Amino acid sequence: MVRAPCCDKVGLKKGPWTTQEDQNLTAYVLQHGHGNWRALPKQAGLLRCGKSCRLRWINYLRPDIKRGNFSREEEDTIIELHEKLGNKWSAIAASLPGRTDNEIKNVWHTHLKKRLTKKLATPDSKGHFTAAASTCDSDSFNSSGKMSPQPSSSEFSSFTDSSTRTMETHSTGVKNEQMEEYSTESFPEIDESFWSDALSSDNSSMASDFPAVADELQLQTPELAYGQISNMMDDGMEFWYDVFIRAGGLQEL
DNA sequence: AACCTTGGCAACCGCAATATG
DNA sequence: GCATATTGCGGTTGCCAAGGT
Repeated sequence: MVRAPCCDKVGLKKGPWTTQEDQNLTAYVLQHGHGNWRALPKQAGLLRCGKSCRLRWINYLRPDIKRGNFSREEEDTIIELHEKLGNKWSAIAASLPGRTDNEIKNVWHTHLKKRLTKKLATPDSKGHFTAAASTCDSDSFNSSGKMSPQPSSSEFSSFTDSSTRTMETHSTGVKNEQMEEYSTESFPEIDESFWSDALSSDNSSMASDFPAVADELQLQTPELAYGQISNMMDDGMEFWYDVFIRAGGLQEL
């Protein structure tokens, strides 16, 4: 079966998503759902192919996305499942709520396989090499065919926090210095039910805040207000949203 | 300071699976 | 049952920031 890739259409945009596009897509999906990804871009006023929209939503804009560093437990789960399942990233992601297959794949390639490679290079007290390392034998080579370099021991405990970079691309007005004044321990973690409650229930006080937020921001719909706020939903930004809601509105912006 | 290399991540591409008419 | 459309998945690429020389 042969058909042209959906993104071959002339005039369709590719590359990084802008804040405005994110808002449009978020607002549209929240309001109408995503019955048909193919038709969605046109209806949402986006110059993107449906595939691109779907990917953006699933990997970045979904409210239940859990951002930020992977915990040691999550890493161990990935390693364990990868041993059992191989490169079945979606299956692995199913066991890690809030994590996407793409994210897990990236973490595997950038961190975990190195960790296993190091394990392979480190014999146990009896001089044996660990079995876990066998799972990454073929993966020890990167796409250009070169052996991946051995990481330093500290490399595994500090994953890069992508929030800083992403945050700077969004005009939330929140300064990094301000971010550093808070730690996530100071605020309760926002779990999945928080978002599902906030976005799905008419009775939810969270959801009922969005019209007021939209009004304050002079946005047309509560969904656009959500879109605006969702830009703050990068890793480490969840608590800002919480602050925002607890403060009772937009005074903090 | 300028240039080069590396690492991390978002996004794209192509194929397979599934749904629909 | 077949053709086509759509969705899902995994591999790969390209950009950018950070670190090294």
